[in-house]
Amino acid sequence: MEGKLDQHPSPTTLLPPPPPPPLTSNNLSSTSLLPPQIGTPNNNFLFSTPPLPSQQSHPSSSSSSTLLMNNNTNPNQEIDWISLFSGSGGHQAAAGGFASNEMMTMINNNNNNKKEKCYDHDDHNNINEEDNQSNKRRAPGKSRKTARPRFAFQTRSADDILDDGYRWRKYGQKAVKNSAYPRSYYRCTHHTCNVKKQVQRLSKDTSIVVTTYEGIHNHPCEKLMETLTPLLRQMQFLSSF
DNA sequence: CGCCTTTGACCCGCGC
DNA sequence: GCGCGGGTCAAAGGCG
Repeated sequence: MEGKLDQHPSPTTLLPPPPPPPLTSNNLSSTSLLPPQIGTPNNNFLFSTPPLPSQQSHPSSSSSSTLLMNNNTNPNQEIDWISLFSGSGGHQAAAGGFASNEMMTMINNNNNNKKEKCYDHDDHNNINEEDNQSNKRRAPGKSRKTARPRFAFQTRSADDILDDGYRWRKYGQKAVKNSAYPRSYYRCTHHTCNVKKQVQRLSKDTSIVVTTYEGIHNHPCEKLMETLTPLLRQMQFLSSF
């Protein structure tokens, strides 16, 4: 049985994740964040950070990740990494942040999801309210391909779960054809949030975990807020003098 | 007791 | 129409 998803999966040393601010108290103090290198050949996004010495000396713990973005994400648009990954208040945040010990690579993928089976309602302004029963049992002919943002991260890690600061509830697990490893389905536990993610380990390379985020969080990251709240209180206290 | 995972059943789209 | 594969539901049970 897997551990709770809002707990950090491993005690390994954390490397500050490239785009997003780390979300746990352990790595909030981390430094040396490198900016994304945008505009690489074949229109891919790339960002990376060097592995820590400790990771270099332990090949099994060193890791890398790849981010795949679907057609709904404009590869040329400027990315608001802060709101994207930290879920800053008042802004919508992308489903996935990070708190992993990974060296990561982000790639814009313009050719994935050939067999997209996720749909949203007709109301584009209400995209986060999809995935209810009517979605699954939609009348024939009413289905439509999703406009929800999807981000797939390939993570080289022994841990299946990236601690992204949000709380997730597992709602399903399926065996995947041509794969020795099952795919797990998670939903954000926030009551107004319908963000989902899928986690699957590659059978070709068992050290790689693919995490696919789907949707946009409409609430701040709980863990980040937990961490920041005392700091904000302290700042508020100090600024009162 | 609340929240979580597990897991079999069910639903749906798609290809043949 | 049928079978397959993927995604989701929901009951049951575990855990803190």
